[in-house]
Amino acid sequence: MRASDAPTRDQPATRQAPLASEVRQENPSVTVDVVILTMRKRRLEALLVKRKRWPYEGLWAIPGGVVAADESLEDAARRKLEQEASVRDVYLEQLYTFGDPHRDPRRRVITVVYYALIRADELRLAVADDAAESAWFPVDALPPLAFDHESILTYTMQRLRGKLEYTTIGFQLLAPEFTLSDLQEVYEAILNRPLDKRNFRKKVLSTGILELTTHTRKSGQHRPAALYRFSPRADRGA
Amino acid sequence: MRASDAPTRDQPATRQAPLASEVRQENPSVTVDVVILTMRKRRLEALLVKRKRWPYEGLWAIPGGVVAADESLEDAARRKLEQEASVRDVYLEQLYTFGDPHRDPRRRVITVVYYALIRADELRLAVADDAAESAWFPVDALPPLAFDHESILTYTMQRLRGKLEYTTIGFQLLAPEFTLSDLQEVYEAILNRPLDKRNFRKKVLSTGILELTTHTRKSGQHRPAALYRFSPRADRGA
DNA sequence: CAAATAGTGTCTTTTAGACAATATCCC
DNA sequence: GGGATATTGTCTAAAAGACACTATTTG
Repeated sequence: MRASDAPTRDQPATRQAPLASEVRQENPSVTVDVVILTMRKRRLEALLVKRKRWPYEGLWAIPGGVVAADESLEDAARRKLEQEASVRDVYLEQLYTFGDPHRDPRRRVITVVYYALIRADELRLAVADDAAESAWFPVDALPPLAFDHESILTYTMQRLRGKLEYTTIGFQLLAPEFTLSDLQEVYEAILNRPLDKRNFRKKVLSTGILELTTHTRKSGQHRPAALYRFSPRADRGA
Repeated sequence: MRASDAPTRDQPATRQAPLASEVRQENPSVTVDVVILTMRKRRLEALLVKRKRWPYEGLWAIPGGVVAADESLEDAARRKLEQEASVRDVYLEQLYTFGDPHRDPRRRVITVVYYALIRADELRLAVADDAAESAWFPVDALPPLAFDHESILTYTMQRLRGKLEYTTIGFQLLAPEFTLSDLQEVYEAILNRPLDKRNFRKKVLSTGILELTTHTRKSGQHRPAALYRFSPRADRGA
């Protein structure tokens, strides 16, 4: 590379001195996909949409769409969240960007994947009127998925498990008030293994991020459970 | 959303029934930037290139370039690594994708950022013949940077510190044989704090991922240090 | 009082962290 | 022997993990 006319990062040599073999290529499409997760029936479930045309017609896919011209990646993801799950103000985090040249047989598509955690109380019936088109699936019993979406789900679960240990991300799946059993269910669903009740409660309470409310919750013929609130004071975030 | 003609993830409504306000937008440019890191003079340093034109002329930038049409994101990053630092087979990991619509004043540029760790022994003099154009800077004494590259460097260091704790990523900055003091220097440079020598050695050796070689390294008027090798047997990777 | 979930404590093992003296080499 | 870095162990505190019984409510 000569110093005098070195291509700089955003002006590749092909723009300056195009060769026959270096024809101007069209830019790739850029999409965001959003893995939308929530707790349903004590399990972690993901919202998927059914594809209605080629490619992968009839298979299920992670909701996604093209990033608009003047929209940030996160804004695009939030727009999708509103469209697909009618939720706002939920936990949203960028996961990874998948860009294999042939991941979509139609054209080059680079997708920036986010994942969102929907609190139990945020979950409206929004998906209901569209039942044939989108549905919730337990993450450990997924249907056949389109594109590279199975790897995306796998990677999401890895990230989630990792973050569970050193962040307060788990609370993002619960209503503002919850029992310690609720919280334990979230951890068990994500980690996919049972936890000891005593050790779990000891550990969670020792962190000081839980606040005991005066409320309890009765359900069935047994002792009511105390409700706690997440207290984000000393929280180092998710 | 009606079931009959719902837009699917890669065929947005704008393609099917364009409205006046939804003119066909050109796709954004997609680049990869690669934060190239190595240990030099007992410090962690990053390779930066000097910009020669607007915008941010004269400021330093993370090496990067447009992703080619039939090239994966990681391939693009490796190509950049070869171009800028003349290295191959180094540790490379995707960091994050930055896509603010106005992060580049010229046009919409979405950049997928990778970071690479160059082992001390891989570091050739490749940068030398191009001294005015690119240079190594200690990560804690960076020059003014172009675009959003300062946040990118900050985020890189966060990721690196996080991964240091639960992976073997630190070894990627060392030659195949190294002393325990070499390794401790890497940890101290990334964590930016001194570590207790006895506790550090105890902990590292207890993991069983180090193999004592028969070699030693003499340097100066003191006792030679034993050389170790990274033994990737029970390694859960970086 | 039977059924069902809520709630609680101890002991052991492992890990983290503070802390200082001796060993070996070169000059 | 002086200078310089290599190498080693103990003690304490904190955290993790195994493990079982009592409490409270409803039907």
